[in-house]
Amino acid sequence: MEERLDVHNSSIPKLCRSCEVRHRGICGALKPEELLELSKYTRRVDYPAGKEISGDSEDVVSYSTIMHGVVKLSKMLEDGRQQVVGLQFAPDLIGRMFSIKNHFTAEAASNIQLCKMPKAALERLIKKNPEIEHKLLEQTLRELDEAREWMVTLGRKTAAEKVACFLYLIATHIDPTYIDGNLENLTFELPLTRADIADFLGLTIETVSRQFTKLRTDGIIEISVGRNICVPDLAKLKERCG
Amino acid sequence: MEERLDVHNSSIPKLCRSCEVRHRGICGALKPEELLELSKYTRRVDYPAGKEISGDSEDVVSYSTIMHGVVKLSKMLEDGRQQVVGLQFAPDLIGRMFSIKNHFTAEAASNIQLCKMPKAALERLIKKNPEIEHKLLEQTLRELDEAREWMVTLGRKTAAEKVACFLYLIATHIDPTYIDGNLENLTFELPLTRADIADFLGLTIETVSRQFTKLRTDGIIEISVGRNICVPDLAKLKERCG
DNA sequence: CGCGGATTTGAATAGTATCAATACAGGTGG
DNA sequence: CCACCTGTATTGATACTATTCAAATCCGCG
Repeated sequence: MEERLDVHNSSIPKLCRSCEVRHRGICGALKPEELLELSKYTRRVDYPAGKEISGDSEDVVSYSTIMHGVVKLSKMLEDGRQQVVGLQFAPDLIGRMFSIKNHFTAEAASNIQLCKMPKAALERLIKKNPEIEHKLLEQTLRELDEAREWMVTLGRKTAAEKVACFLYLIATHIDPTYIDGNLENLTFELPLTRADIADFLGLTIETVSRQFTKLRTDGIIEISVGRNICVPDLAKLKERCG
Repeated sequence: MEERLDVHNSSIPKLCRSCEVRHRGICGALKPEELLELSKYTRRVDYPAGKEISGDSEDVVSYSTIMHGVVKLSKMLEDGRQQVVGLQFAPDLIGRMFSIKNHFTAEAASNIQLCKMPKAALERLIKKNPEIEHKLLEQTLRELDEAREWMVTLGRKTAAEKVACFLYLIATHIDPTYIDGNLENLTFELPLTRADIADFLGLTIETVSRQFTKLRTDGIIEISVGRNICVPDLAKLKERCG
C-alpha cells in the first residue's frame, strides 16, 4: 500500500509530499493531477495565537486546511458579549463554502499553520470533481453533530459539567499521547486562555477558574505551570461531564 | 416559465406534481426521470404532534422531506435533562446522511406530513447525480450556521432575550403572513409546548412562562386563547433579542 | 527588579431554578 | 349541558448557582 503510493510520488507536488494531513483532509479526495493543479495556488501561512484569520461579515476570499494548531470560531454581540461557536483542529477546512460573506470570526486560538488557497481555485476544482464535495459534506455533517452536541452542554449542563466537558474535548482532540482507548496520564497544553474557555462555555472567567480549582483539589486534574494539564484518569474526568 | 414547466408535466410523477415544496427541497435537483425513479419508493406519511420519527442511536432506515409542520431534534441526558438542538421546517430533509445511526431524536413538534424514502433509494440516486449532494451540502451548511447562531443565544443571552429570539425565529419561519420585510401584525400558532420551548432555550417552563407574561404586559406580543400569538410590531420584538 | 497581562480567590448580588399552589382549556361521561 | 378529569400554563415564595465587583497572586519578560 505504502509502496504503491510511493511509486506515484514523483507526480505529487513537493510541498504536499511532506504534508501530514494530506490523506485525511480534502486533499485525500484529489487525484495527483488535481493536487498538482491546486498546489500551484496554495501556500503555507503561520498565525500566532490570537491573530484573526477572517472577520464576521467580511468577504470570503480563501479557504484553508488546518495543518496544526487550534482555530476558534466566534461571534460577538453589539454589547461585547462573545460566544465561541466552534473549535477546529487539523485537518479541517475553514472558510464558509458557497457564501459571499463569513458568518463568524475565525481566529488562531494557539499558534497555527494553515495551507491557504484562493476561493476560486477550490471552487473550480469542486465543479470538476464531485468527490471533494462529498468530503466537504461529511466534514460539515460532523461539524453539525458536534455543534448540536455542544448545544446540550451550553443549554443544560452546570458550570462544573461544562468545564469537565471542555477538558475532555481538548484531551481527546489535541493530545499526541491520546490514542483511542488510552485513558491514563494524558498531558497537554491548553490551547485557549481562560477568557476563551469562558466564551466557549457561556461562563465567566471567574467561574471557569473556580471549577478548575475544584477539579484540581478533587484530584481529577493536575495543573502545572501555565496551561499544562495532566489528566491521571480520563474515565474519572468523563464521569464529571454529566 | 410556468407554461414551459407544464409542457414536461407528463413526465412528472402524479404525487410530485401537486407537491408544494418540490422545487425548493432536494427534489429540485432531480431530472424528471430521476424524480420518477425516486417517487416509486416515496410515500407521504402523517405524524401527530409529539410522535417520535426516529430515536437517538437507532439505525437510520429512511430519509424524509418535510412537507409541512415543524420537526424537533433533541437529545436527552441520562438524568432526564433534555435539550432541543434544532427545529426543522419544510422543505428540509431529515435523517443523518451517511451514518448508520442517528445522533439525535427526531419528533413531530406540530402535526406534520413527511415525504419518506428508504435510505438506499436516496443514496443510490446521490451516487448517480452529484447535484443532489450539492443541495445537501448547502442545506447542511445552512443548518450549521443556524446551530452556531443558536449557540450564541444559549450561551450568552438572558432568559428575556432567549424567549424574544425564539418568538422571532418562529415568526419568521412558519407564519404564512410573513413575507420578507413584512413587520406588522404577524399572527401564528406556536408549534411547541412550553416544555419544548424551555428545552430549546435551556430554561425551565416557569421562566419561559414568566417571560411570555412580561412580553405581553410590555405590549410586544398578544396572547389569545391557547398558543395563538400576535406580534403587532416585529421590529420591537427584534430589539428584545439582544 | 518591577511591570502588565492572566489567573485565582473572596464577598455581595442578581438571575434562574425549584417547589408549591392555582388557573385554564379541552375532552369525557353522566 | 354540566361536572369532572387531565394535561398545560401561570403565578408566588424561596433556594441556589453563577455573575459581578474587588483584590490578591502568579508568571513571563524587558
